[in-house]
Amino acid sequence: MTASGRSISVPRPTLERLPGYLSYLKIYHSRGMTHISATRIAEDLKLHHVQVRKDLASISSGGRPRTGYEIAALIEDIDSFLGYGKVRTAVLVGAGQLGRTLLSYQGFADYGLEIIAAFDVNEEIIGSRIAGKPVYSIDELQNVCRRMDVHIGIITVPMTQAQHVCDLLADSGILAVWNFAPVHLRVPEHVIVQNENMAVSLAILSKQLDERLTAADKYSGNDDSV
Amino acid sequence: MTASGRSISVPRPTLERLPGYLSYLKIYHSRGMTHISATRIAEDLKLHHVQVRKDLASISSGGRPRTGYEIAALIEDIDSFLGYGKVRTAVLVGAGQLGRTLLSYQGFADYGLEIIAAFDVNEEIIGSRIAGKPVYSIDELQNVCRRMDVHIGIITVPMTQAQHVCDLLADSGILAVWNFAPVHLRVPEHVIVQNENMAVSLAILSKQLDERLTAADKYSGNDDSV
DNA sequence: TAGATTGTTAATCGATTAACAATC
DNA sequence: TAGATTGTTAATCGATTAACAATC
Repeated sequence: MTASGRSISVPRPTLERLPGYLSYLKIYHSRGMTHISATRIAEDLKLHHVQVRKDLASISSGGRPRTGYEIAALIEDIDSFLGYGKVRTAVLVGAGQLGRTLLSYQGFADYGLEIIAAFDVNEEIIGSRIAGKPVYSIDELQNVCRRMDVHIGIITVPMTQAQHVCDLLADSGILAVWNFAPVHLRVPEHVIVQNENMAVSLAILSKQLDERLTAADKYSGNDDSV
Repeated sequence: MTASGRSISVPRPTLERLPGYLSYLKIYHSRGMTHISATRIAEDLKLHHVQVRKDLASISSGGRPRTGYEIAALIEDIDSFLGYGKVRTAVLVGAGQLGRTLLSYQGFADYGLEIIAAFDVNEEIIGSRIAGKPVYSIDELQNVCRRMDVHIGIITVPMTQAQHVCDLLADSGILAVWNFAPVHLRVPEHVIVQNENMAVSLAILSKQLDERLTAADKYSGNDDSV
């Protein structure tokens, strides 16, 4: 409804929360609910209600006192803002286990990402298809990227080859790299890198778990209360 | 050297940057470099040099004027702080394509994560092994988790079943859920959820790419400079 | 020594939260 | 109407950055 086309700029934290709202709202939408309050969302998502209102206000036209926000409109607005509607083509380099998994993943369609081809050095799979997508020799990378005007490159090669592949992608006119290899990539100025960083997730999870466990130890360890 | 055992608390943003430092430092370490300056790190990682010093100071014993930080010590300290050294056991639910990929992924060992078993409903794979790990019926979940005292559960089932599986995990004494399904999970107070959120990564990547592309349009569109 | 570098204290910036007014 | 709810303005909080002192 609102928030289409021209990219309104939102704070980074807001941008990171938007996909969360979206998946949350979709659940209630699928259950037939039509409206929801910021208070309710905040409670469920463990956020502050004012924060929820600000986030939603930045990309949507707002709710109404007493009735709250219209779920369908919110979904529409977030989806459109995040650009999940328009298709973006991407190439994937490294058709190993992880690469094959991403090639087969149906869910990307919901986010507007379409992987049009994979590249590898393994002669045995070059020329074949994975999940319907052609696997080419890495030597074809530049060719294909330029011809198809692809801007996104996905790296799913072993860490030792990630930098080299990244350089090849940059040379092929790729502007955004989605990196699944657990290494830091050095890129030219104009190239964006997004690391899909399981190490970060795991670190956060572990640290929080540690805190919980040591806190729990305090209770069970020496129970001098009561 | 420092920063082992007792969990020093660092700001969330710092925690999120630490894995980045680690992978960056490992590259130079493997090339035989022994020391590095915060200035250099900051430049390469596109951070502020004071920020780098603060981050490193929070988990390490510090560097020396003129010579900088000792790379090996930093690696050791970050590794130890993030708890990548000690082994944490986990179970995985959903041995589909993504589940199998995670089961086969060797890299988790570097982060101290050991997936000890997988669970599924598919009779055809129950009783088999994937990457050496046993696949059990989902009915065995509670049994195994309690017997092995497992605290981490990884969810790789389709989104429609994620909440149900999450409930089962919570009932099995799991304290931390690593969720790969693109849905919001509702959990009891004491359970931590970490979403591995490709939607968030993709949203950030897309938005940044959009900005670059529209900025570039401005130049190429009407080139009235020069 | 001079200068590269670390480390610290204070200023700034941006996001979150609190307080309150507006609306259905 | 009363009260649930949105929306806005101001206060707070926390992280980043700037300025400067300390050190090898």
